[in-house]
Amino acid sequence: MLSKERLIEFSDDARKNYLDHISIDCVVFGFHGGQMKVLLLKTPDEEKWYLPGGFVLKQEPIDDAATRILQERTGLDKIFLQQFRVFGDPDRSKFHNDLYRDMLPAGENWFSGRFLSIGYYALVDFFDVNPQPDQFSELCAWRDLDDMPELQLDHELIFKSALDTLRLQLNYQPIGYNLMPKDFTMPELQKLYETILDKKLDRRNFQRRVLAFGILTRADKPRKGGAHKAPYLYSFDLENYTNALTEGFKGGW
Amino acid sequence: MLSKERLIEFSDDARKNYLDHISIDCVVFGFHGGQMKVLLLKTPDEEKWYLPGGFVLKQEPIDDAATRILQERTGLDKIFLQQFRVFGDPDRSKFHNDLYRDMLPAGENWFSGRFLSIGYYALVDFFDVNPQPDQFSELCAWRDLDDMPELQLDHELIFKSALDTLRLQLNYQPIGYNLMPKDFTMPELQKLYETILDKKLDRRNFQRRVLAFGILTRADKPRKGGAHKAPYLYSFDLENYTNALTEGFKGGW
DNA sequence: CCTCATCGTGTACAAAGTACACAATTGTAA
DNA sequence: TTACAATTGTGTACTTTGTACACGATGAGG
Repeated sequence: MLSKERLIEFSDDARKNYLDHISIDCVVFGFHGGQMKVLLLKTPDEEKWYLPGGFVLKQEPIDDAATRILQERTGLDKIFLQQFRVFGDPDRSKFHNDLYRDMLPAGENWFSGRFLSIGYYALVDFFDVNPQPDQFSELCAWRDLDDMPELQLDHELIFKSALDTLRLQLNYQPIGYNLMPKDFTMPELQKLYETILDKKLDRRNFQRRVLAFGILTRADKPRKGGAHKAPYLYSFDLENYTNALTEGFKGGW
Repeated sequence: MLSKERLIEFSDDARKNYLDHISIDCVVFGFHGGQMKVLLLKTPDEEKWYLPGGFVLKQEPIDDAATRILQERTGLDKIFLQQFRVFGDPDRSKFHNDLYRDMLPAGENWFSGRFLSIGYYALVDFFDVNPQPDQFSELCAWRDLDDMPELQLDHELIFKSALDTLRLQLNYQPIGYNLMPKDFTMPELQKLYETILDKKLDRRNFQRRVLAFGILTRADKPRKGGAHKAPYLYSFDLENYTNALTEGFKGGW
């Protein structure tokens, strides 16, 4: 939480640089070794956590803003990041609003009034990330999906909405490019899908179905060293992968 | 186009009542008898057309705002209306911006500066609609999909994006409730799907597939009067329909 | 070299998707 | 009245996709 002096400073700054009453909230899903986490922030004063977010610079495309915000929190670049919905009920408001309501008169407090929030979700490997708190928080950390704390405001809704969208997306878009090491085995990729869907999949059928997408290439040599039969290594065929990203998988009608 | 006096009046009004720098644009698809149209507006001064849009009242949920805007243009209520994306590149701006740029200094002109637009799309029966121009336009009319005029700004992009979303949506959501008369025949419903997809579908397979959704109930009596065999009449089973709307159709993984 | 867990491939069955045949119905024209 | 054209309802054969499971192959450890 900011001191009154820092708040005044921030408000003046924000008024100059940022679009008013617009915020971006990111649901950053982190994966590694069959685990799935979400990146959350916390202030020292409050018990509730909140999603990483930020504001849009006056001359900045909103996708760039989301990328920048993510970069500031995770250090990561070039990751899967997608807008999925706007949250804008009048009774919601950027939580800083409530937090700083009493410190400054509304005219001087940039956080006062109604905020719309544009929801983005991202998929990252949480081993690549060293979470960085922002200027409002003391803590930025990965939280397990089945150990979620209570969230501020409508961040619960935003989070659930992101998860639903992700699971739907899985049906007609490839994922995994920046979530897997360059080379990986089929069981490892399957684990990723199972984690997202929270559901067991058949080993053999998964393999055939994924291969049918045509976005993987198999290496000649299997990975040695495991306690059992060495599985083949695969890597993403980037051309087909990005093609599938824009085209989508399955027809329907 | 507004006169300078009306512009001043509007700007003062807007500043009091609307959220700043946020607009809503609606892609209203109109259907009837195998035709598909889009609702567009035009000013007398400009050759280019634009999508019906509007602004969000300070205490209004954004979905309500979209509903209200649609109601003002079409007179319709309770129709399928869905948010699909935010458009917010800095080089876009509500076209009124350009239109009125020179009439007032930026400080007094509410339209000055960058606008974000929230895209909604709607499906209606254009026979139910008597298009109403807004205060900026002289004309509000249905335009055929294969006779589209050039559109202002990024409205071309918004329109295309809406059409893509609609076609995708068709794979896992029921449609048609407010596009068909209360009772309708299977060929009529098929025509709707073919129009949206711009693609012929097999008569018999369409029937079986749609029936398998379980959202239709067949009436006892067929529709008489046609020049050929009388087809059965169907109507939507509203409970199953709304259920399918929230649940979605097909699994995937 | 035997055991065990795991991996790759194959196969049998079910469900869904596709293509087409045929009979039934209705208004119209001979 | 009757033959005809257009269209609808149902059925069926075929293909593709999805699901469940069996088998042999591989590699590490005892």
